[in-house]
Amino acid sequence: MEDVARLAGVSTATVSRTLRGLPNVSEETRGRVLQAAESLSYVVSPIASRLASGRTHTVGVIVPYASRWFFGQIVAGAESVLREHSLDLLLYNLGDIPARQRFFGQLPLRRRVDAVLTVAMQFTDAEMSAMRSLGVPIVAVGHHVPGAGCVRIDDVAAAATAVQHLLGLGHKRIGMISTYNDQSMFLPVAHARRRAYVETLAAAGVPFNGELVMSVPHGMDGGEQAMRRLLTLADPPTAVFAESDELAFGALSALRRTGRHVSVIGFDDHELSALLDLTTVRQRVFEQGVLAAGMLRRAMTTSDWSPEELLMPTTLVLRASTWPVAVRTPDAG
Amino acid sequence: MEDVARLAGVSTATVSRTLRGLPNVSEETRGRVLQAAESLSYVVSPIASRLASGRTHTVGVIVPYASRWFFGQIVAGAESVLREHSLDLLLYNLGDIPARQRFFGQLPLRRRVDAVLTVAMQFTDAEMSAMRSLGVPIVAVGHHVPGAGCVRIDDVAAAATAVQHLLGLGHKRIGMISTYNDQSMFLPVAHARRRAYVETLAAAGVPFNGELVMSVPHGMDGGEQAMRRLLTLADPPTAVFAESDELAFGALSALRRTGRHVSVIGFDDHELSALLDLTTVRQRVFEQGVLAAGMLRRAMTTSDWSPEELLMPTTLVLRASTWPVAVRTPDAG
DNA sequence: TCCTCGGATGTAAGCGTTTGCAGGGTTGGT
DNA sequence: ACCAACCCTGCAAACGCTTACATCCGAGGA
Repeated sequence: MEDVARLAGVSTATVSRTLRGLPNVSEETRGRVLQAAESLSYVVSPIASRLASGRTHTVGVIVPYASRWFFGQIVAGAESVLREHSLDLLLYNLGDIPARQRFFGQLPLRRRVDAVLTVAMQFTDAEMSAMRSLGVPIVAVGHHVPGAGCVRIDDVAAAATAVQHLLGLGHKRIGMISTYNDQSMFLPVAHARRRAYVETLAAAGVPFNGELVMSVPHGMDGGEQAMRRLLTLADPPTAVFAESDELAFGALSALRRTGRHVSVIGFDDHELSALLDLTTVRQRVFEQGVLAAGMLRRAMTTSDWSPEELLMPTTLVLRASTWPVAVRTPDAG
Repeated sequence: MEDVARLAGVSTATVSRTLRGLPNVSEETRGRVLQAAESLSYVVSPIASRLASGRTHTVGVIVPYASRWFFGQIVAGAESVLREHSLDLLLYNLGDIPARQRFFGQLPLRRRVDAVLTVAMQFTDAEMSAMRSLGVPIVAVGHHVPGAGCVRIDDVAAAATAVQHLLGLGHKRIGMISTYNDQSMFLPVAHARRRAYVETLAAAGVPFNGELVMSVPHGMDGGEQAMRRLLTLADPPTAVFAESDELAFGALSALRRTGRHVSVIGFDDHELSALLDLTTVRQRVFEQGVLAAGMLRRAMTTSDWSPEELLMPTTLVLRASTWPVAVRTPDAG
């Protein structure tokens, strides 16, 4: 920077001001500085700049399962807008309890980020106050977090739509593949969708039957395992609501391998769902990442930002994996 | 840091030495410092530390298509080991020419990273010298880059295996779905697999037929489109080699929708390939990311590191999407 | 003509670490 | 008892920027 200043015949202060586009630099000086910087192919050291200014130009992103499709989409969406504004994105994967404890114990985000994005994570009070102690704005995707901005869908309503679809086809024995279990108080989405399942059945006068609800780890394997177990029941379900398309894929796999026929509805509209003809509830995931990042930017640049809330629509997408209860085989095509 | 030093009754220098685990601090002092830091819940500012030490603790990762499965896996694999050593990962997506030009024009990695990981990218001489000017070690995944470390498979041999499999089933009219085209000199993998296709057919005495080779954009859509075009030929292929599983998924989709039957073999062993019963060539992608990150670490910590080369094995995975040429329908199951 | 006001620059004090160098004890060999 | 050789520790100078504050200068206004 000194070299540039010398070449342009100004002080480093003026160079700094020019390079950051501050207003009070004369056109003529600006030109000379830019040219000097260009000819020396100089770029500011982001690290020094961050130390001096106190702004990190980095946002922390906290996800529970980085490799799942949903989270990948969110992160990709957020990344696309952050990159555009040359903000760095620091990803933290808090999949298991130890990782979580380590994270909140050390709080490695301290002094490292200007804002935080959390994706489908529920926090305890202690964790929440740790987060707040960072002193930066927080935006949550997928669920409401007190004091934070929020981009989400109405999980309960959307899941209810899925169950209603099955009810509308005449199904009464409706199973659910869920990732929720009593130890995992950390999965608000799983909780909401499961609640919708229970309540929608109740509203339709269908008695709740615990053996039709499978709790499994997320992913295709989990879905396959859940469906296999459902099929071993004395009276298996005629339709199944899977908490996510990936679980549904596993369920379809189990059905294909066993040659059985059960209606399956998923949730998300994964990019491969069309190929597998999976009926599902579509939500625009990538876009939620984009919107959340936009909200983050607003939060970082607006001094008196107050949490915004965005509710995204969902759509029931009808495909060939669900059919009326009377029919025992899918009307393929 | 000053507070900690005061509380522990030592200088900031000693605090710094203690917190970084340097050897020349007495056990007793170390204990006091650690306790003081603990009680003040103090963590060092990575930014100040980086400025002072000159080490960024960050590795730059350059990919052409961040959202594709393959690249996602590589990044996830690398991330898992980098995070473990508390190294940051800065992701750059250089999908299109403008992004690429901007990147090499500004070289935003300058002064920002201690090492670089490039994934399946080919560089021009100018780009290569720009990369070298960063003065940090480089590791490439998926293809050889002069002067850089390398983790890859033998693309030509693996693709040849796929084509030989089809030949072995008696197929002569073998199509290929490729992402290679003459403008995209930047896709070494596409190039290698296409070359293997041409050479393997030639070695088997099967004449090359240009109309059987489709060049499409990557992804399911591209695969679907390619297969549809192949099916409109007067004499369509009886088998198709897709450059990746995602392209193959698209091809399967087209086949399903048109009710036609063509053997399809993919490449990668995507996690959904088993569900779709896709014959494919398996490579361990996540692991390649892990190994590459390990190599990066070695490069960063070893003063006289010289590029290593790792060749990973591939396996032909037989499933139900390929069958002998005589039979016109798959022997499902 | 004198004074005020505002925009363009320069000066220099941070920002919070790391690290070369020096000082001050100890230890052990002679 | 003396000195070299160590091990700990503290001092203070970077690291490469940003930014509050001071300075300078020309333009108006009275």
